[in-house]
Amino acid sequence: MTALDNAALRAATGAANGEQDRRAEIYRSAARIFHRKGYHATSINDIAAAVGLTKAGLYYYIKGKQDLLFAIMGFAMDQLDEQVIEPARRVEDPQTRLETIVARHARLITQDSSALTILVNELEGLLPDDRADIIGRQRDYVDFIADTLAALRDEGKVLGLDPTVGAFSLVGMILWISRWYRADGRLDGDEVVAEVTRMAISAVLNRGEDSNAGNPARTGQPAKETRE
Amino acid sequence: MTALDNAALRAATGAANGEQDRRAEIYRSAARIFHRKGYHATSINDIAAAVGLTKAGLYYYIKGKQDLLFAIMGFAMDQLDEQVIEPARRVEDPQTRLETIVARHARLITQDSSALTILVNELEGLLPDDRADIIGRQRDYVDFIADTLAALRDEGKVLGLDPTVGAFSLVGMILWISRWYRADGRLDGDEVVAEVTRMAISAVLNRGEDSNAGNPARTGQPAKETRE
DNA sequence: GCGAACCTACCGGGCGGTCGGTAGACTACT
DNA sequence: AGTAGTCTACCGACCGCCCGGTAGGTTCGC
Repeated sequence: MTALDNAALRAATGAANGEQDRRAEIYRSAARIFHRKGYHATSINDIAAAVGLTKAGLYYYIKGKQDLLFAIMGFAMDQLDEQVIEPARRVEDPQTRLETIVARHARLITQDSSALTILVNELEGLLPDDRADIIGRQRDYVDFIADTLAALRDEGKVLGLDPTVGAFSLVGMILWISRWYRADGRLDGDEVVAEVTRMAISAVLNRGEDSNAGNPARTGQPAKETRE
Repeated sequence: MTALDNAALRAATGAANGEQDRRAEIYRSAARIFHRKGYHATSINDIAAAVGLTKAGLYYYIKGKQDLLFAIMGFAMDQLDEQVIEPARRVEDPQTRLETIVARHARLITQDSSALTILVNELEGLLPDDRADIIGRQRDYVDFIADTLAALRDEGKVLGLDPTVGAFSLVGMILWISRWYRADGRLDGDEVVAEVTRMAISAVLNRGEDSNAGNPARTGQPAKETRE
């Protein structure tokens, strides 16, 4: 049965070529299971079974449980770098940059939250050196957002908000998506991304600013003092 | 040494009375350790040692590891009910109610995040029935926030925001505090609570509203169109 | 016949949990 | 006052299980 699954799996992936595909599949499976059950609650056997191998067979591909976790987290950070940070870094205007960050990060999570979520939930499963590495990269990301908020403040678009608190709060909002969003749920992924992005922007911007530049419609109500 | 620690501990607690104090201390210690290392990475021995008992001694007070977790989560939900939901339920005005919710929840986390954080991070450690219980109570809380957002929408203070997405996003922002806030850090707990509350309100409100009703000071700049 | 890709069988160890005890405080009876 | 019984609050030793990891094959395509 195991052998059959294995063969079926190979056929399904297209019978292409060997080692790299298999290894990638292992990482993907492991990420999914770590995400669902948590790192410590997941056994090497769980992962091996999920990819149609025995434990010993799995060890042909991986060095150990902790290396596997570190590899997944590294992959997730790479994803964040490539799909969020780098594209955003090329955006000059701070507000547009912030929108880019939030939207791209949120989209990444609605598409496949496994690795990204493990990245924040399983840090204590790493060896100290590996943990330091990941935490450093995470801090860089938060600093990048904080710097963007500081730039917005310098433009007068943000008043009286500590950039660090702002950055963390936005990150919290985004990361939390993976806890409640279901691809098969009531809401479409793109809608969720749009909603969250709009909330994030208006959370940090001064009143009286248009939060969604370049977006037609939705100019419903001009800034107006109607209080009491 | 264990016996000494034990005795010292008793003396320190005031040599008051027995079982309830001890049990409370156990829950508190366990919550702290679960929070720091995670439920699955924490052994019964860890907890026993932390309270100056052997494993067998600890089992005099608890029924098992999962019951301990459930008890802690139940306590955390009770805290949330008593300190956040009930007080907020007595507030009629939706905006003030929302401010109450966010501020009180955030304050709870800056004061002692252990139990509250376990509540959201260790759900998969529970037995199915217990998990259903806790998840139900959590859903009630999110619904409560969503209803408040819906009420704000009916007042015209919120436009085009899905109450559910809004509620989840705010919760994410609040819960995330426990990941970055340190009591001994640069920022004062009250400042953080105030900042996050302000962000939360302006995240959901239309521009042109004053986000901190009844709060003197901090009226630095009236809503004004200064764009470009 | 040789290496890549696996397997079976096993290891030491730590886990959650239990069992049978027991020191000592506190009654209860004589 | 003495002592027998009882109960609370623990402890040392142990159990079975499963964990991460490994040693030493075996199969199979080239």
